[in-house]
Amino acid sequence: MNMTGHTKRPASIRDVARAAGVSYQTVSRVINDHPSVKQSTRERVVAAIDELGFRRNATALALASGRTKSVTVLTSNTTHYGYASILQGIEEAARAASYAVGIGVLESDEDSAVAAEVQRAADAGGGLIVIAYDPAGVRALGAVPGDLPVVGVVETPATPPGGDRPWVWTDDREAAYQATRHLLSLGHETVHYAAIPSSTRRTSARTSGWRQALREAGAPEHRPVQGSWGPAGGHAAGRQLAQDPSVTAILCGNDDLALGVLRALYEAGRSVPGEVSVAGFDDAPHAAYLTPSLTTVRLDFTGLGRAAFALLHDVVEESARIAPHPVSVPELVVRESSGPPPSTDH
Amino acid sequence: MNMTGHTKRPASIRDVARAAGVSYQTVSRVINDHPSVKQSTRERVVAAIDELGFRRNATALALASGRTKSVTVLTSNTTHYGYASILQGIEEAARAASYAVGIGVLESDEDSAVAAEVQRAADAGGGLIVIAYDPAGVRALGAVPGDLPVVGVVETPATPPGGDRPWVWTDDREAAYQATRHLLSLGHETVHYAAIPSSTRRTSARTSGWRQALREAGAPEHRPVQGSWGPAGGHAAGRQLAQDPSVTAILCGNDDLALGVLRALYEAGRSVPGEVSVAGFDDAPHAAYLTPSLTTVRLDFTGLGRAAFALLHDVVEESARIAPHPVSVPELVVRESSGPPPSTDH
DNA sequence: CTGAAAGCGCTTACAG
DNA sequence: CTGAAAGCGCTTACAG
Repeated sequence: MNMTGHTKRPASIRDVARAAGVSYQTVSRVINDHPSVKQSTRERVVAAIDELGFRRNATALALASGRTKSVTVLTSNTTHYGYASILQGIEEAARAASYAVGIGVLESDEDSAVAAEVQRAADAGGGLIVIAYDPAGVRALGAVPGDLPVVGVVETPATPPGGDRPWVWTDDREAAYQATRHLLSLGHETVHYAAIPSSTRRTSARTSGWRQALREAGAPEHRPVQGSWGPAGGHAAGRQLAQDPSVTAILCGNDDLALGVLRALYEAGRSVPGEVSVAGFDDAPHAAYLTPSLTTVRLDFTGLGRAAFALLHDVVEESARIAPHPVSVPELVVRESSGPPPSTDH
Repeated sequence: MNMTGHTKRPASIRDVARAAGVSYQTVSRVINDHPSVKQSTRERVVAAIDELGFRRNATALALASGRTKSVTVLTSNTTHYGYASILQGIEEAARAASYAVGIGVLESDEDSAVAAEVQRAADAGGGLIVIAYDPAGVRALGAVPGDLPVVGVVETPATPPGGDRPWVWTDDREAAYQATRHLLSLGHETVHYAAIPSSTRRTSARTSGWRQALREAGAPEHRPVQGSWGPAGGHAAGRQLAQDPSVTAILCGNDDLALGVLRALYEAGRSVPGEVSVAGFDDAPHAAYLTPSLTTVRLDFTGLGRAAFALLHDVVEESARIAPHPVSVPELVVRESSGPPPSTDH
């Protein structure tokens, strides 16, 4: 506050320059760690910066340099465990690198709505990370102008892209494969699948990992039951599956879905794992505390988010090489919800 | 792309001016809906804008005008249901108003770390919304410089602040009061409380609503059992409570905590609601699908987020009056997890 | 109703 | 090693 009671304007590099007795270009050099500044000059400038509480204006930096030190995350959801954890990982890595993080929600997968959101994100001026686990995300990724720095968080690609492609993913296919083999190894004749919505019309990575395990074991293949992302969708899928007495093992697209499936099985009077085994996906915080506790595959979403940011950072800083940032492999966690099938000799 | 293969620079107002045969100031008037522009001129400018695909540079707008049309949300968490839903509500409202939304996570409640995060958020240049449900959030809210537009999302204040204070809240105290009365009305002698971490050293709103109901009923008051935000914390609290045979009713600080409590009760061999009744808080998506399904109090977090943004919008646009934006009242949802206490006459 | 000037707070060459 | 000039893409008074 000054004498007139007006809020004081933040100090600019000119204010610092005046206080330090140098030109403002020299101040610019100091805050940019430019080497050619005499030590004594640098010290005077730094002292002035501290005294005035100077902070470089991010907006002016962006306008003058074209660089922005910000990333905006485009996603169709912020509340589901996987999405929220990825966002958390991105924010963590961005914060460490002094990047600002913005967020844009894709509320619809309609082309015009998606295009508008991509525009909004582009207007922010920095890099983009788009979570492309669903149709809206996939379209958004496709709609990003070619000259914008962007990395996609995608499902396991059908054909592994080269290391130079700005994509990251956890190995969902492998995860589904592992979970299905676990169930099969318990003696189940086959494994049914309650799916999360797919990112495209094509088969999702989780679906294809499940299929592959079935095929290798020569187990009968049934169509996946379509669910949504949440417990309600799992409940609906579970009711459907519960009606079929031949169903003894169910793989669920995520742990929330599994929670709904468990409930539907309970309502239908089918015990878990006595009559039906259930496995989830993600190892969300609640998985270990359900009754029965949930067998699932642990996926490192926050690590995935950090990797996505690291890759984007490589892209915008134009690092010599854009290295793929490895993400930890899925890990099967066996708990109470899976066991051998009921014996048929009665 | 132009002939040299370089990415084309986005059109500026000067490009538009040239194409329309006017000065760039006139273009500025058109994009700002300034009234004094001849209709025919306006039409020519609009045509040029469309043709060139012009979008106003947000960075330049911010630097030149000082206004920013952005809000950054400061929160200690992005994955828990309540926090994530508030964020979703804010984003939704901000998108509708063409505001960009940024996010900053408070990873520690240490003063220096909090101050650094507030600085980062302030550097973004727009308004601030801070979710002050925990110590880190409360400190962040307190550390925001007085000249920055900010609104706090807080617990029910002990003394209702005036309508001019930039705060929003759901009535957690009332919600806890309702849930406790419900349990008491079922015949329980008293209700124990598994608490979420408090925002301050003082008693939280949820705790005081619970206390008030107990007091009015003349029920014995026990100390709340401290939990964390998630299922693991609920499990620990539940184990403690399960050891005491006199415990017949437990109110939990949120539905995730309740999930852990349910598990602990199961492990201890105490049936719900036969021997112990459990009530949660929030009505998260999984509450209806647990077994037993969870009695809880529904809170409108996305509505709260929307209200927070609306209020911030009033503040930055300097609306004539800063009206409190009402949030829907808590609603008790009775499900399977609550019932009468076991009869003692055996 | 429309144009010319100055400036927002920085950076990027260009001089010395 | 340091300073003076021009410019990033807009807005805000100020003229006419």
